[in-house]
Amino acid sequence: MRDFMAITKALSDPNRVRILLALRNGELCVCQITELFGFAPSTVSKHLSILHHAHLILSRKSERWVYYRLPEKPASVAVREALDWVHKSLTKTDEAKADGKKLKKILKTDLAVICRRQKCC
Amino acid sequence: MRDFMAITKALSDPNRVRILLALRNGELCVCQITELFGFAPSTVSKHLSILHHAHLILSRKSERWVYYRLPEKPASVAVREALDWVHKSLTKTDEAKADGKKLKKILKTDLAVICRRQKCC
DNA sequence: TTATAATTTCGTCGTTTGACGAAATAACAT
DNA sequence: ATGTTATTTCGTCAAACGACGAAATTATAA
Repeated sequence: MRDFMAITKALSDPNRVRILLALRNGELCVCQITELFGFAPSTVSKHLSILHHAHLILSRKSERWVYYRLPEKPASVAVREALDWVHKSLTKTDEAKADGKKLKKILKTDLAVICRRQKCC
Repeated sequence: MRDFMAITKALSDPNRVRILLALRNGELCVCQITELFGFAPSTVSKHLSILHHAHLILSRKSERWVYYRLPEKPASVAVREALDWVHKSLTKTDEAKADGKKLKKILKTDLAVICRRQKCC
């Protein structure tokens, strides 16, 4: 029950759901997600930590960046079914499409450039 | 997305999840659920309205009571999958079993008696 | 070693949530 | 019709949440 509620709480915020959708085409680093959402890095980091705590995403550190991804082998059946449910229900929505479109542009830009951009404005 | 978030918000409270589990063996009226939880009737009513708004439960009025039940024919695939996910994940948990046990006792008691009980204390 | 840079943690602030009791509503019983 | 009763709605309050910026952390680069 505890684990299950960690999942439902994680899914109860639309921005966290957007993160799960954004990750469906591969891992992203924190600054790429930050760029996608236009939130403060600390806000995005908090969302990621909640998703991570629910085992809905995994992370790895490489060079200067931390990458988050969907688990290729989910921690539990509940997690796997939650992720399937989210993606099946929302992949075709306008929100997911809009984010996907914006994400494509972000992925074309160099990581270092994106990160630097977030300091100034 | 809007409909989906209504579902995830509804599922993000453990007491609302408990209601969905309690309903898996058939419909219950508000005062039976109130009795099960020990909350104020107004609190239970609010939880039910949130679940209902997300189309996770249906209601019918009969005699003096309002009964809530799981939809035999869910309003959407997302709703059906959410309910399947909840029940599959939690039916065997201690919490669900404890509630189920308490519910059996409640179901043996006359409805009118249960309702009256909630006024005095 | 020191500086730089990406991410996380912490404290704050306004909003939302979940609890309650009181009052309103709606339906049945008299 | 009137009173009773089950449920809902409303207003309040404390706790949790989601946003932010500042400061701490961690790892790479010089």
